[in-house]
Amino acid sequence: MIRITKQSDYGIVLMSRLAAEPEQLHTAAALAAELQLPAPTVSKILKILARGGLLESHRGVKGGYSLSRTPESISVAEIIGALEGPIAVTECIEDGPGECSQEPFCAVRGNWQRINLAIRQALEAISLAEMTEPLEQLVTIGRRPLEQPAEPS
Amino acid sequence: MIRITKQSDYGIVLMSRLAAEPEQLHTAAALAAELQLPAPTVSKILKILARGGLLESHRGVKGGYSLSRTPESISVAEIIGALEGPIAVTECIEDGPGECSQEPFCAVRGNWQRINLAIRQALEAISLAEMTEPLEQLVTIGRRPLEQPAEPS
DNA sequence: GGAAAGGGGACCGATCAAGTCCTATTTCCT
DNA sequence: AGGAAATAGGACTTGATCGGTCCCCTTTCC
Repeated sequence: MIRITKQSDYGIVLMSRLAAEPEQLHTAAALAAELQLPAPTVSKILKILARGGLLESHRGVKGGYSLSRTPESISVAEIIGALEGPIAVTECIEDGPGECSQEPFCAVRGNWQRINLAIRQALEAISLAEMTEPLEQLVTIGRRPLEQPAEPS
Repeated sequence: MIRITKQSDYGIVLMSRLAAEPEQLHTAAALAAELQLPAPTVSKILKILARGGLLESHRGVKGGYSLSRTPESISVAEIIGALEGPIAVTECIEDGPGECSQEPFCAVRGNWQRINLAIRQALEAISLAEMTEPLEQLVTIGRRPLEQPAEPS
C-alpha cells in the first residue's frame, strides 16, 4: 500500500510542531500531551530523531528538544530516513547493489531503482517549512487524539 | 520504510514480463516457473490484476493472461492501485476527508496529502513500457529465484 | 542531593502480509 | 461427450514486524 509507518507519521507531526517554535525547548511529555500521542512512543521517536541529528537534545531538568536546523533545510525525506533507514521501496534495493545474488538476472531491478528515486526525490522536495505552513493557525487548538479506548459503560 | 508489498513487487515483475510479449497469452504456471516465483501467489496476483482490468484473462485449456492495454498506457501507479487499493501513505488519508474524526484539528493532514500526491504523481509518471526497457536483453535468461529452500542433504 | 529530563534497550502483543489450499467454472481437444 | 487444463474466488495459517510499554542509567538544574 506504499504505507508509511506510524513512527514516521508521528515523527513528522512532532517535527512540524517543533518547527512552529524553533527556538524553544519542548519536552517529550509536553509534546505527547499536546498532540495527544502516547508518551513513551513520542519519547522514543524524539530520541531517534535526535540521534539522527535532526533534533538537538538537552538533558536534565529544563531539558527538552529543539530543531537542529531551520525548518526550510529539513526535508520530509530526511525525517523518514532518520526514523526508518534509507528509503527503499523493495527488499532488493534496500541493501544496495550486490546484495541480491540474482541481481544480474533480475529483469526489473534497475527500473525499481527508477521508482525508488522518483519517490525519494518527491519526498526530498518537501521541506518541513512547507509542512508547517498551515500550522500557525491550527496549532493552538491542534489535537490529534488517540483512538477512543472503548469506554467502559 | 515506505515499503511496497511483495504483491506489488511481484505484480510489476509479472506485468513487465507480459509487456515483453503483449500479444501472447501466458499461463500463471508458466510465468511462475520462468520468474521463479511461488505459483499460487502468482496465480492470486494475476487474478487480482485481471479483476482490476489491467489484464485480459482467457479461461480453459490454452487460456492465460495478456495485457488489456498497451504497456505505454499502463502506469506503475495503476498496478499498485489495483493490487493494494488507492495509494494512501497514512491512515487518515486512506478513506478520504471526513473519516478521521479529528481532521479539523489535525495540524498536518493537508500536508500529508501533499506528500501523498507527490508520490502518486511520481508513480503515475512511470509507465510499464519504461519498466520493460532493459527487459528485451535480459528476459531470455531472466530469473528471479526464490530464496533457496534448505536442500535436504 | 533530589527531581526532572533525556539515552538506550529489552520486551510483548496484535495486526497483517505472504503464501497455501480447496472447490467451482470455463474452455479446448480428442 | 468427457476429460484435461486453465482461470475464479475464496478460506485459512503462519510468521514477521509495527506499535507500544517498561525499565534502568546518565545528565542537569535548583
